[in-house]
Amino acid sequence: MFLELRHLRTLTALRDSGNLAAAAQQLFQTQSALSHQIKAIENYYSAPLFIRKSKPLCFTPLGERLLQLADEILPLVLSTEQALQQISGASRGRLHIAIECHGCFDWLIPTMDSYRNQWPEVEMDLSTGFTFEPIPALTRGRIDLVITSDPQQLQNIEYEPLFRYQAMLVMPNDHPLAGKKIIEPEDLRNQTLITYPVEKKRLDIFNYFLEPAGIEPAMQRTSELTVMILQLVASNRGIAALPNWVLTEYLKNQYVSARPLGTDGIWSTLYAAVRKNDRELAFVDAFLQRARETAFKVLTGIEPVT
Amino acid sequence: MFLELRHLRTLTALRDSGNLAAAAQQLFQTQSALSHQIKAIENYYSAPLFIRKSKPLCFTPLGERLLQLADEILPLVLSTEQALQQISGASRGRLHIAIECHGCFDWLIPTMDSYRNQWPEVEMDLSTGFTFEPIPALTRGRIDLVITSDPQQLQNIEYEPLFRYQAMLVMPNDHPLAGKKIIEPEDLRNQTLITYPVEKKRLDIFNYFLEPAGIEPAMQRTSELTVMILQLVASNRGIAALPNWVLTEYLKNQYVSARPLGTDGIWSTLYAAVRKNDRELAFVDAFLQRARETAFKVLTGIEPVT
DNA sequence: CCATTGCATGAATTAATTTCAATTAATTAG
DNA sequence: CTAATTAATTGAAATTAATTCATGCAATGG
Repeated sequence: MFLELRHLRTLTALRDSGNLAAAAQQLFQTQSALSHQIKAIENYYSAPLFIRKSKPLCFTPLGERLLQLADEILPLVLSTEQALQQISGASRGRLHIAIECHGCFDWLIPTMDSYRNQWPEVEMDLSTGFTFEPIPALTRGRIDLVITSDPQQLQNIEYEPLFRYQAMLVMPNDHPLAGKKIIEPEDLRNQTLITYPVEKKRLDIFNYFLEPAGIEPAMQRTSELTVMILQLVASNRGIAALPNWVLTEYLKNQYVSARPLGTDGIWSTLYAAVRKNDRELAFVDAFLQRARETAFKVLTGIEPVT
Repeated sequence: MFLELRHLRTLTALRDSGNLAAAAQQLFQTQSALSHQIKAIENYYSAPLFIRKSKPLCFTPLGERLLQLADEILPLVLSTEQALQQISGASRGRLHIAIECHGCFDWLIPTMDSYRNQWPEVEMDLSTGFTFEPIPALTRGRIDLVITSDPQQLQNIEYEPLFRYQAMLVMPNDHPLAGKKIIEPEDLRNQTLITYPVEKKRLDIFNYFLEPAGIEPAMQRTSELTVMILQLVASNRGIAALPNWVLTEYLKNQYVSARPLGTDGIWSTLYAAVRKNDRELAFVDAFLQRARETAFKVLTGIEPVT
């Protein structure tokens, strides 16, 4: 009676992602945390769970047996939790959502659709946080959940990570930069950059790419809608930096091309901000799970393993 | 993905024991801890798990569903854990046990027998701690586990609770005190008290019953073996205070009679002392589980629900 | 040989759990 | 009807456990 579900979830994440660091990312924890956790299990059984220097990852019989248990148990837990949410008083609730990011519709609308299906009694609403400050509205109770990518430490507000995404440079298929191995800030010096109409400091490409190199694009124009930006790019009016999740469809159709920025790419995490008290409510928690799943699907086109 | 096995274990304990306080005792926690834990679940689902003012305890549909999950899952976990201990490196180990209490053989020998069955590779030994100080021996590594009823805070030593027991006053069936509702210290003033041959301050009946009332029994004699004490009692040579678990057999056969001491009875907890590092080893942990189970069986004659 | 990848480790921090000490609510006894 | 008693709740403090941070180490590939 030492095992907890947490341990089993860690192991399945490890199997799914092939190495500790990736598993940690999937669980929104550090690699160190998982290492400690696994060490604790191994210490308990005085035996290793997986072979360290093997590629691909290979579990010991001990690890395999635990994974087998996980596979037997976790689906049961998951389906029970979902069933419970139906019969529990939690089925009622309010979820007024505000988004700070223009591209979010791509995964948010599907999320809300599938969520509404399971939680018909939860009153949902969506507003773009462009005309008001969403976080104060969250504190005051006008809004219940804010989708944002910059968490700011604040009393009574909790930031739940949803997923990591990469800012991609989008360009016409025949653009000269499309062939380049690594895109450097200098490459944008003579380009027209199309962005959402927000202040520069809220655009990752300026914050983490152009500003540090002290470079400005030749021209900048803005557009509110992702489709419009993509049309402009496709018709050679400029290039843009967009989160990878909005691009999957367009890339699949070879509508435009996309490249990471710099050597490692520019990554950030998207968060859902909620009031601390709401965080541990089933109907809020369920929304977060949905969002993660849906985003995962959009990003990979694969059904997530849960 | 909020649930943990801990929650399910709490719920089954609650069902098994009928109220929070008893469940807490079964899990060696305070009733407050369980209350908080249950509140957390209820808060998550925004619905109660059980009806408060009902006797016998009655679960809500939510609670029932979780219990159902627990019944599906916990046996799987338990059997996996046991299977794992076989294949894990933990199967080897040393468990040199020392006891401080004379009556312990009654549950310890069966415990060791059943344990040896599952852990044939663990080298066991048992010594009575009457000729040496067991706790220093534990620290020094001569001994690996000490059974004791007085935990003393000590660096590197951890006390794991095994079970609670009650000191019972044992007397011949026709003894005048056998009919009394509540036994008071005064009742022992003219009696011969038969004890194990240890210093007074290590005998609960003196510590918690006679000393506080400033009373001494008329005579005291000692015997090393529980069977001998019981024979002496049965043949009218005196009365004795013995832990309830040694008595079940004798009481069933109407060999002697037993009564609690005072209004609430004198209760204590028996602990297993281990070195902190050893506590989280599977083969040590398994021994503790065995001991609890076996003691439970001895005390109730019932197979424990796990 | 040096950079990179993948995991481990100890100390410091943060978060979660548990206990303590009252407190409320319901029930039983007087 | 009121005092005691039983069962559970609660908030704050204390304890324990989990996580991160910052770094280290070993193996691998250019």
